[in-house]
Amino acid sequence: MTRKKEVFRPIRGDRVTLYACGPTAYESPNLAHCRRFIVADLLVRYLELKGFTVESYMNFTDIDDNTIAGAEAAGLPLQEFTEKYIDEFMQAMDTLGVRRATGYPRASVHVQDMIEIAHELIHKGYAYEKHGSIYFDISKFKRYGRLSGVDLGKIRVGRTVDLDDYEKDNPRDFTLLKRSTLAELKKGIFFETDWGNVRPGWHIECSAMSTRYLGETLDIHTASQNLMFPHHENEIAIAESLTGKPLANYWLHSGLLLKDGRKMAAEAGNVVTLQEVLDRGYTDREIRFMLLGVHYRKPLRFSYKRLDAVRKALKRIDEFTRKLLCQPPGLPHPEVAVFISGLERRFCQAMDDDLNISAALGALFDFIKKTNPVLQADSLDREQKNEILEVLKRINSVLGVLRLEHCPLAPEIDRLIRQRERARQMKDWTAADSVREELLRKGVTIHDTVSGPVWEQSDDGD
RNA sequence: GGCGACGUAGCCAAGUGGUAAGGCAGUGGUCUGCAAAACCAUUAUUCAGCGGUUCAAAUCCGCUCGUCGCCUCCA
Repeated sequence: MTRKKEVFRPIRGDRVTLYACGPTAYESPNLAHCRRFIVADLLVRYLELKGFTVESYMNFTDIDDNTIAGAEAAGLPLQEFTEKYIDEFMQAMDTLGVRRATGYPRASVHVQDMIEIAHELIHKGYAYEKHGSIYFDISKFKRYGRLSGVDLGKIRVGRTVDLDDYEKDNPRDFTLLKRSTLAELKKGIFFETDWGNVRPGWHIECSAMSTRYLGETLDIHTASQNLMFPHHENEIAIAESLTGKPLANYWLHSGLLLKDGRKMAAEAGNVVTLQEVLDRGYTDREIRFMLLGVHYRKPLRFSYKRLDAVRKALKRIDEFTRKLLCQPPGLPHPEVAVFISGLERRFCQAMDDDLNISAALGALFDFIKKTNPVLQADSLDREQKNEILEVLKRINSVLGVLRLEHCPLAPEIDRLIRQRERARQMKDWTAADSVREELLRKGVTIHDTVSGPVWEQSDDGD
C-alpha cells in the first residue's frame, strides 16, 4: 500500500491469507495469464518453504460483459461456455506446475453476497440506485486512489469508455450491479432484487469473494499491474467502505507480459496461447522457467528466441543434476560443504528480498559452476551428493523445474549401455556405434564423460 | 494532458551510495576412436544523454531523450 517494499508480517502468526484476481472465463489461457499464475505460485511456494501455511483463493469471473458476449457469439448457455474455459485454465495451471489454491470461487455463485454488499453500501450512503443499476459513489470514499496514485481530478474521463453506455451521476462512479438487458433476461442471466433484475459488475465480484473466504482483511492481494487502476481501487473502495478496515495489508502486482514490445492482449492481436507454445515443441518446464526467470514486477518480453535461451540454461542445470544422480559416488571433497551452505543462504537471501528470482538463480548457477569441476573430478561421496540433493529439493519446492528424480534406468537401456562400453573397451567401434544408434532410436542420447557414460532421455511427453 | 514503470555487454538479466552477479550467444582451451555433449577460461574503465550533490554515483537530485502501461468495466 505504500508503493514500496515492506517487511512482510502476516496477521496471524505463521498463517498467510492470499487472494489472486483470476481470469475471466471467455478465452483460452495465454502466456499473460500464465505469468500471473506463476508469480502467485512462486509467492505461495516460497512462503511455504519459509514455514508459512498459505490459504489462497483465486476467483474465476464467469459472469460479466465478456463471458455473456462470448456465450452469445458461441451460441452456448453461459455456464456451458464458461465451464469450458475454466477447465482450460485449471489444466494450464497443472501443466505449469502451479500448486492448487485452497479454492477457486466463481463469481456466478456468489451473487447473493454481492447483492447484500450493494444493499449495505446503499444503506451506508456509499452507493445509489439509478434506473435499475447500482453505482458506487466515489466522492464518498475519501481515500480513493491511494494504491495506484491516481488523482481523480486529473484523469481524463471517458478516454477509454463510452460514457453514453452508463447513467451514472458522476462519470467516475463505477457499477456495482447492472440492470440486466432484455437479451440477458431471456437467457436467464439475471438475479432478482429489490431494484429489479440485475447482474453483478466486475469490481464487486472480487471484493465479495475475497472477504467471503478470507475475512475482512487479507494478508496479500496479488494480480497483474494493469488491474491496479481502476479494478483494485474499486475493490478497495467497496470493501473498506463496508468494513472500515484495510482490504489487504500487502499488494503484489506482477509486471506485464510483452510481445513485440506491446502488452499481450486480444486488442493488440499478439496473443500467444499456452497451447501454441506447447505445440511448437517447448516443454511445460521450459515455459515455467521462462515465466519464472524475470523479477515479478518487471515486464517480461516474450519471444521464441528467449525460450530457446531458457531451454539452454535449463539444460545446464539438467546436466548438473543428471551427473549428480547418475555418476557413481567417488571421494569426499573438502570444500563442497561451503558451496552447499552458500547456495542455500544466497538463494533465500535473494528470495527474502521481494522474491528476487534473478539473484536466486544466480546463486544456483554459481553453485553449479563451482561444483561442476568437483563432480568432473569424481570427488563427491554419497553423503555429499545427498546433502546437495536435499538443498536442491528445497530450492525446487519453490522453482518446480529441477529434475531430481533418481536415474530411472530401465534394465533394457542399462544392458545396452554396458554392451556399448564393452565394445568400446575392445575398440570395436562399429559395434559401439550401432548400439549408440539403437539407444538413440529409443530416445536415449549418450554423453561420454571422463568417469563413464551419462545418458539423457529425450523430452518426449515431458 | 495526468499518473506510473522502465532504459545495465550482441541478447536476456541482478545490483539502488563503496568501485559492474548470473544465463544465452561469441572466442580460446580441456576431454574424446569418431560423434555429440560436457567442462574450464575469457568477454562492460562502464550502466540512455547532460548537469548537480558526495571523499565516493549505475545507484541520490534536476533536466532531456527513448520505450511501455493505465486514465472507470479488456483481463
